[in-house]
Amino acid sequence: MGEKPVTDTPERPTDERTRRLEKVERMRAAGIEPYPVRFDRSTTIGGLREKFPDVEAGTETDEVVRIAGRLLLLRRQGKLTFATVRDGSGAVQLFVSEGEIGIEGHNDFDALDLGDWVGVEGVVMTTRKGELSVKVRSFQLLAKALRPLPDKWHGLSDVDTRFRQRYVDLIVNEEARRVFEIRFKVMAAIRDYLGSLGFIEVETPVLHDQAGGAAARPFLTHHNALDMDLVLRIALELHLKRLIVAGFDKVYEMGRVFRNEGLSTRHNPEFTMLELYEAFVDYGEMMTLTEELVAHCAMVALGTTQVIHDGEVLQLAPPWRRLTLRDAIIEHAGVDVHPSMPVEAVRVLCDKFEVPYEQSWGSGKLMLEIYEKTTEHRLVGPVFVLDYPREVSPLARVHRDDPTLTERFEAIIGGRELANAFSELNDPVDQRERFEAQAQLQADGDAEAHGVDEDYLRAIEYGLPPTGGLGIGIDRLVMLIAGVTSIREVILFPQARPERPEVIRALAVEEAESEITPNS
RNA sequence: GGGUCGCUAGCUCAACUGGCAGAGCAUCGGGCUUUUAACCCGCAGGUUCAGGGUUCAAGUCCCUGGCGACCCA
Repeated sequence: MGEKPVTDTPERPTDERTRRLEKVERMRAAGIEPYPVRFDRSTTIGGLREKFPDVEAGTETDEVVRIAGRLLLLRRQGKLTFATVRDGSGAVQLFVSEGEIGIEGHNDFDALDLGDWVGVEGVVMTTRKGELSVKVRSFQLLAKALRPLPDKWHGLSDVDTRFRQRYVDLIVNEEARRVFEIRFKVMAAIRDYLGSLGFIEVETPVLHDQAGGAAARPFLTHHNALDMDLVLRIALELHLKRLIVAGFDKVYEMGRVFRNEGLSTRHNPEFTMLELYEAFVDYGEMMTLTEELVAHCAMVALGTTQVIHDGEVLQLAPPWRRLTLRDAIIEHAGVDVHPSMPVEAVRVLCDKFEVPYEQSWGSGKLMLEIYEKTTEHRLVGPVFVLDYPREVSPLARVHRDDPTLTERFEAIIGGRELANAFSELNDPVDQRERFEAQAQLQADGDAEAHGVDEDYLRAIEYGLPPTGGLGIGIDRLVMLIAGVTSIREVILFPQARPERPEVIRALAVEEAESEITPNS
């Protein structure tokens, strides 16, 4: 053995860790395996609680159970120890008495550390105070924890550590577990709901040879065998619409997309999108579907369609208010803007609202910029904002009543875009023109614009039926329903910079030292 | 990218204008057979993010860097 304890990230070696390592060695020396292969449970803790919901205080049943979980709290009281163990379904108290398992057994139990995984067998009972407990008859260490848990009362609150070591966050912070339970319920509710409507869930490629379907910078990667650069998808759109061409009436995909942009409380470089497409309908149906789907998710996850956002109660139950982009701007900025206006006139309005712009932008793009600066953040909603300029909507069909607009809406809740949908553009000639306009923007240096997707055009030249399409940011939906303000709270392992360089440096120093004085 | 704030024991946090670096929890030792963040007594635990500077003296002031939070673009 080396002369000093093994260090590893992120902390320096702790006495606690060394102590527990030594404990592991002692156990092995005594013939006890600290990491046994398996443990047969008779029930989960949740199942146990379900079976014994209401046992009178001071009862000892004749039911013997075998449960397993992580040891979270220990309360030793002389010849009696109370412990709290938790598995994936819940927590329960262990009642460990010297009278039941003897002095030696009790001391062995006492040698367990907080954080250890244990399996126990015992009789179901309640204490004098009525706490459901398992009176331990025998127990077994299932996995030794080497690192101590954070403070049992305050938990782990350092945000950076919480996200980097999410496993610890989830062990000790009830709120973290609550948020992810909501996330998983929401995702399951979406699949259930769409399935019940006849939608088919599909999976399309993550690696694309060309980015498309949204305005965003992609991540670049490289395929060695093909010797070609690829991008990670920024949207699901173009593949899903190929599937509508293929003859699927209703398809959806819920999956990860990647956008090469900054990190913030609202942005993580990889996030989860739901996109769905339905043949023969327009954006009106998409509105109905959106409000019903969101309300359904809230109902499943929370049991109510009311959510609290920024201290205010929002009602998600349909119907949601609908107003045009133009009317929204009139309402909140007090000016009437329309893509048909001369660009000079719209620039004057941009100046008035201190909206920066580029010379290449037309009235439609400027209109959207004005909306984003003056109006969007004030829309508490839920509200559907309809009819976006054609210039900023390269995949949406032209509005049936106004050739400068498209049949597109965004759902806004709490000042943020939650969903984006259109009557899909299915005219291949028009689509080619839009792509070419995007390609021009790209050539002019717009890193978020993309070129002509020839295969997509070929696909819709086979005929894309009239189609309604919808995209919902799942992370934002979960944030809304869970009532949290940072996207990192709803992503299990949010993006972070590599861990503290001084740790790496310290390890490098140790390596250098070990070269000078080799271990004997 | 700009601004503000933060980084102290394993965890959560203190340390007034520069003057011996502390508490609670966890750990360790002792006590306690119905606790619920159990409790009581005692011990130990520190590269104050890193590096440099000012000073008799730096957790504290200055500079550079790292990581993070919030606000702005």
